[in-house]
Amino acid sequence: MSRTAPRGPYKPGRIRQKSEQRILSAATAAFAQHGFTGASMQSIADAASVPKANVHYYFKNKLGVYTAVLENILGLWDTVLNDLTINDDPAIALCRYIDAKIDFSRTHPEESRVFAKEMLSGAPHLQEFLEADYGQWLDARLTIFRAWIDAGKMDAIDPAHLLFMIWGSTQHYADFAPQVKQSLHAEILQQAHFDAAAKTVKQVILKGCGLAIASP
Amino acid sequence: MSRTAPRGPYKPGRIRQKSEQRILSAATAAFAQHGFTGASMQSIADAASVPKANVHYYFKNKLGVYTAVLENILGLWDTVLNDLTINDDPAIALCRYIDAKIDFSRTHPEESRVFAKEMLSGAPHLQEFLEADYGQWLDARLTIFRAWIDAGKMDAIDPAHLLFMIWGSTQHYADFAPQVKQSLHAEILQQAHFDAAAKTVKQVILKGCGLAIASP
DNA sequence: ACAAATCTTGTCTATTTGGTCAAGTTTTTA
DNA sequence: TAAAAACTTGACCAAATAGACAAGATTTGT
Repeated sequence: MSRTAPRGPYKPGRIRQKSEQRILSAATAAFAQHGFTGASMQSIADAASVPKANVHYYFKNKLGVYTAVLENILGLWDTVLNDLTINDDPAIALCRYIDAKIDFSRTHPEESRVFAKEMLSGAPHLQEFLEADYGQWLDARLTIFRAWIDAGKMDAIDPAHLLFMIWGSTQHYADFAPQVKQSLHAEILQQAHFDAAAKTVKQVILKGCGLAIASP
Repeated sequence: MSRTAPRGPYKPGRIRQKSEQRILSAATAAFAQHGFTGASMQSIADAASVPKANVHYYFKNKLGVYTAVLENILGLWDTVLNDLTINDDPAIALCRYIDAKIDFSRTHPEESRVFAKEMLSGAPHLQEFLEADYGQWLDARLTIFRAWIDAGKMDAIDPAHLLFMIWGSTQHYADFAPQVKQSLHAEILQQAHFDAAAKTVKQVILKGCGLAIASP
């Protein structure tokens, strides 16, 4: 019982996991701010406090780092609307989704920015994802929305465009942060700002869809 | 009357104006796709069909090109809401604004992307604009919105967040084009897609604000 | 027509950057 | 504890790139 350091048992890959995490975190910030070409391996290494050669030990090359960052982001893809059924209340579902999206902009702004920059560049590294996972996910959600409309549970609103509205409105708070800060006269965006944002988006979207505000 | 070429009289700067325009246009596309660092002077020159040294003849350096691109974009800033007064009908004003914004995404997607990337990078070259022109423009608009609300012309909705919703929703069609294309199963976005987008956004925003759809 | 201004372009250079490598150090396993 | 595996690191290199520059060509004003 002489060990005081509260670390788990040594295993191959334990150091790897931690180092990769550090590098990935630094890379996410770098890519978010400077883009793929603008973020240098040296700057990523410095931000992660490791020698540059170390980055190349854990990742094949710069594209490897970038791909890992992107995959990590896709892993954060929200699951709020995943188990949606026709029997769900659209008001509650939309509220939950908007809250989750706003919360993502607050807690993962840099991931949101990397994703946005990739989109702006034409999403060359997301084609596979868009055509496979995302395409399926979306089509299933659209089906539910249409069923809600057919059942008279909400106004007849094009579901795809409605989702774009929610995405655009919520991602705005991460992606256009400088503009938002200036508009709200805030040095940094506080929880209260995000709460107000979520409230407004829910208010407009729900009423705009012919739904009453849901409590939970 | 022997001149057949329909060109105006020669003046110093006539060539300059044309060349700068070509370069600026090529640079906009390059910056939109590859970002500031990723777009090389050589690629810009090639796209503009001029030798690279020629780009340096017309612009001081790369930052000079980029600044010119940004200023050109700010010059396209919409004027739809400029002459807004308390006596205007909010429904008509919002409709016009949404239409104009969607139309901008359709006709100037690359300019929208350059602007978005600059925002994502923290807007280092837009601070001045945000604090001066934009700040004033916005505050004046917000005042009108609040007056409308106080007059009972529309629901009590935070005007700043409402504008964010409109911006986010409309810019989405230029900035997240790959995702939109995939969602709509469209190779390229047609006029009809933008019409549907505008219709949905107007439908949701107006009703969400407690306004009836306006005809003009 | 002629001089001055404007414009064009090939070439050269200093710097940055992604990536390699081999020699060392630490951690794990047996 | 000793060999093996995993990890660290400084030094080095080839390629790409922003920018400078000078000489030449074209256009403009007189």
